[in-house]
Amino acid sequence: MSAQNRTLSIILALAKLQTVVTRKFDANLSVHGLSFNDFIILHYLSNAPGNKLRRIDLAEQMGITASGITRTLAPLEKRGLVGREANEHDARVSYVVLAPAGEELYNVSMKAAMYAANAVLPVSKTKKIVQLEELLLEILSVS
Amino acid sequence: MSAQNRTLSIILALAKLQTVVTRKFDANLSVHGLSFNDFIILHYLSNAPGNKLRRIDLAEQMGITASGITRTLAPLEKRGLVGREANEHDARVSYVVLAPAGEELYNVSMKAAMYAANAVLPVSKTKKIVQLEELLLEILSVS
DNA sequence: GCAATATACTTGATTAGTCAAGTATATTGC
DNA sequence: GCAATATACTTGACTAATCAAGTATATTGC
Repeated sequence: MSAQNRTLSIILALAKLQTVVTRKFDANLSVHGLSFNDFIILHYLSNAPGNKLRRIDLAEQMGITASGITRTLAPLEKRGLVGREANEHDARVSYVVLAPAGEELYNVSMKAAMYAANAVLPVSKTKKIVQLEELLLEILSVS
Repeated sequence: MSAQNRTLSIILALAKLQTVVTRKFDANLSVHGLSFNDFIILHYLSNAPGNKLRRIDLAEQMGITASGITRTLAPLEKRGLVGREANEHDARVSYVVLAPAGEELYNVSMKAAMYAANAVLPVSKTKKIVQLEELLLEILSVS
């Protein structure tokens, strides 16, 4: 197998894996009314300084567009899981802030998320997982 | 970092990488009027015995639903890139067959695809790529 | 200071996929 | 042989994202 074909195979495998991950997370998080992407949002907010991020930063972190983040956040705002906060220095910016209800839901749904994560990436492969992490970080740092 | 958090980080990195891959492929393949998923379809068909696959098999290989594959194939059929073929033993089955125009487009667009692939996974990381491939195959075999 | 350019976000239109239901047909178990 | 169940595919309705255009505001360069 040539390096080119291998690269392509890997990319196809990644695409397939992603569908598996998404489906698994969606299924396990649905009891909490969250999708995989919803969970990612809560996760990033929960790990951000002050539990808040600029919308554009959140969108970038997730690899989606500005309008994508607007759309995805709308129902979460409606449910009171996240809120908005203006930036005193830049009127263009609207922060997304994790609301108490959102933080609680994040914590509660962590169990379902970890169940899904372990279904896809069993902890029995801890060593290889460390390698995978390094590889991914390296790849992403290039992109 | 606990193993659980690492697993979650990896999964988030995978999700991000997938958006990078999709965007890169979409951008580079657009000159040929193909999306990343369109290219995947042509690729699998081109590598299948007789250049044909059952729709349900194609859908499974790509990790999408039966209706998803119906939708995705519709424009490709319209463009004459793929065709249909009945199965003489099973009236439920409708094969997807790669048409000559589809095969040609696949070959022509391979350059753009490989450009995108190498942008995301530079060949300079050949060694690590082999590891990545093994890891992915192993993960997918579990899922 | 001001026009040109860039940035952050939203909105209307569109694209691309899933879900649920439906149709047709094959398989299973009695 | 036949009803129950499973499989393959399509379709209508819906969800979820992107694109393009728009609004507001900040930055840049003269």
